[in-house]
Amino acid sequence: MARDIERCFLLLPGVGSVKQQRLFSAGVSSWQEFRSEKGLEALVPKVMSFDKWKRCCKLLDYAEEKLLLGDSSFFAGVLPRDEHWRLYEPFREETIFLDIETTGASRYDRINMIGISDGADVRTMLRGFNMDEELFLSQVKKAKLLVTFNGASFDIPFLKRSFPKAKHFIERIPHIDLRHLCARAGLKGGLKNIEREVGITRKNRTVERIFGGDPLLLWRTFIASGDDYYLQLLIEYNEEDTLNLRPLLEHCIRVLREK
DNA sequence: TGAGGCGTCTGTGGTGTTAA
DNA sequence: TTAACACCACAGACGCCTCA
Repeated sequence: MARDIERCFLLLPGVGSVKQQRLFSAGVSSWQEFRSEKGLEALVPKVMSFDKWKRCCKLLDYAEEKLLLGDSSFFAGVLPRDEHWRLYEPFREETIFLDIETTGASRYDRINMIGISDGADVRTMLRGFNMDEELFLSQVKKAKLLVTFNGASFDIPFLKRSFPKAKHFIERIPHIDLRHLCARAGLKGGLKNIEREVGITRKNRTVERIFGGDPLLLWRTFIASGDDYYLQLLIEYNEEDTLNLRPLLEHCIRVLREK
């Protein structure tokens, strides 16, 4: 069974959604089939010329080599952004899930907290404690795939501004923005609502009950009081946010596979 | 609770390119 | 030369977040 990425032809030049659909209709549904005798007969000359088919075959060879070498940055350049979810399967072990909390949404605001998860454990960085550009950079350098919720608009631009050294590396890593992937999977209405809809539960309800789900208020209370209890609550809140990204991504992928 | 700033995605229509 | 399709630009919608 071909992997998600090997069932996508949109990385090929001159192939869009219409032509891809024609390939599927012709019974060509994987890179392997595309390059086989079956692919040649189905495609040439009705869908593309022989020369173009040969060029596409070479590109698929190259893409396969990149998969074997574990080079995800190649796909960041050739694969449409809304198809980056197909890279989760081959790069699952090197995927990182990111969530940040900030002092505001403007360019002058700062990051208070960063949650970085491999899907199983979370590492939390706190401003004034352990938030460090080199530490963040070391995490990003290891990643082959980034997953956020609304990160394309919010988290990623913030991180690139805050950590200029990491900017270049972030740009090379394929990025899945769950906000838009959820929309394609028929899920809308913000992260917390979507979590409820999908059946993802939160263990710690204290933040919602006492602070209305407001991490900034929690941060300020901690700064004003110096009480570690509030800091611990905030860390747990961010950890749950970050950890819930993985089941949400896997839910969306299941839905998209069935489409 | 609504407003505002931010940046991206989606849908749409026009234009350019490719293949027959 | 023509038809089909990819690609690009633009506008509107949207969710993130904090602030008042």
